[in-house]
Amino acid sequence: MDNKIDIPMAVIKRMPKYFRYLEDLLRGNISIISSRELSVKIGFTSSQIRQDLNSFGEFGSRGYGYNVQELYEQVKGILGLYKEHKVIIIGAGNIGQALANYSRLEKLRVRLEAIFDANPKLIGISINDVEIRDVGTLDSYLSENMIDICIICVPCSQVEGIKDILVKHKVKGIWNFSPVDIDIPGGIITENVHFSDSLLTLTCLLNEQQGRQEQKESEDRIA
Amino acid sequence: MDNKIDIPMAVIKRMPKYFRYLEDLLRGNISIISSRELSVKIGFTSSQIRQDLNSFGEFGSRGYGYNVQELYEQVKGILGLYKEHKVIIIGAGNIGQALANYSRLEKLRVRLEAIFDANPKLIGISINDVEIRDVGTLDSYLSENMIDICIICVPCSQVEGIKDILVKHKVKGIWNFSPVDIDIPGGIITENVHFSDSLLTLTCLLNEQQGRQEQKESEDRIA
DNA sequence: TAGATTGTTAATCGATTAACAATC
DNA sequence: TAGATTGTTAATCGATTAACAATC
Repeated sequence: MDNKIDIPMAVIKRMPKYFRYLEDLLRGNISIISSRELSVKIGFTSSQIRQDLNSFGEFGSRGYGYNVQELYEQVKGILGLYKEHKVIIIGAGNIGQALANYSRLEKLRVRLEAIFDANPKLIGISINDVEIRDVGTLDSYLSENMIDICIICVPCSQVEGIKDILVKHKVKGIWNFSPVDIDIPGGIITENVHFSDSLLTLTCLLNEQQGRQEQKESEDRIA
Repeated sequence: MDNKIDIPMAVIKRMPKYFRYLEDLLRGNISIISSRELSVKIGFTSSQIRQDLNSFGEFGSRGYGYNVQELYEQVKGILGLYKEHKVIIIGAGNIGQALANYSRLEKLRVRLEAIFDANPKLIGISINDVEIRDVGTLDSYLSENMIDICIICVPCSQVEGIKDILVKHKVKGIWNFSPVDIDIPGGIITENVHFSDSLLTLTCLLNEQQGRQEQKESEDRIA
């Protein structure tokens, strides 16, 4: 009831970073931290840290700071990490396989329930003790199993068909690694991870920087 | 000289998405598009589209719209894609291997020059025709080879040492897949890709949604 | 109590959207 | 010319930062 409604997306996107840095602090046996000290480590302003945390509750004590253990647990709860998340991977290519082997996910209580692929050479093989199934059986699988998050690692051409199945079964979330955007209005929450977008952001910045340098050089030549 | 200086990061982050959608339009043989039509497809407002594009130049014609081919080439240039980028992958684990095999990178003229790892079992093996070298030779390799972007896929504990080598050799960009943030002040441009941050954003949103639903249900029960 | 630091409001900054003159 | 759509300025919106009263 006292829950603040509709946390801004900008705040939500920062929460995982708080979580990582709080983990670090715990590992370093730091038990108390002020917003100013955390600011130095995490790179957000102390004002922003206090604002961010306050959109979820009052986790600190005036004149004292934040108890790291307590704050860590609060953030863990905010991220929904006290629940186990059942996930399946659809598409057992490079990325799908890498994610299936990604041990960090287990630590976050993300449980890989099944892997699907269309390639007969892959079907039947196990990755990280999870067998690869025929993607043709995805529909019936989802009728019988409650899955929280579907991880999509199939090529663009396959996305549309998969999407329809997921919508039909009202999967809760989609973690999308395919290069097309998935956006299901008013429905399933989707997080798109576009490798190439990230790389192109980098090349764009490099290009900008080089442009500035060349411009500066030409100005220097004139002067 | 007529270059607008300091494009906002928000705009730069959107450029790869323009690039993707322009590729689509080209594939669909669409030759002209208005900001309003593009708005429907890409999901930005037409106003934002015109603003974004205008921070780089005047690419459209009033009363007409944008020539898709022309705009595509402009955006390609903005993203620095007319240059070839020489990259190396450091860390040949799950993610490193997946990236080495990721064919989309080749299409963007990203050329994989070398792969490094510390694991003796991997050294000497080739992935996608590129041999894995001993990470101990990275320093001398960088003395002899001009590399644009280093892709970091090593575990947290290895990052610090790698970073020092990269700074020493003034690599231009870092594409970081390790779970620690890399931020080199005033120096190498870095793009951090944190899988688990992305996943936790998703679980956070799921958690928020569930919270809202439960609250609604409890309100309904009272009413 | 004095000092410190939060929680929170107010001020600023930047990004998005709206509006419209310029012009194809 | 009339209609359409850009380029660009002005208005709005939201996010960040600054400031300070509350309080540990």
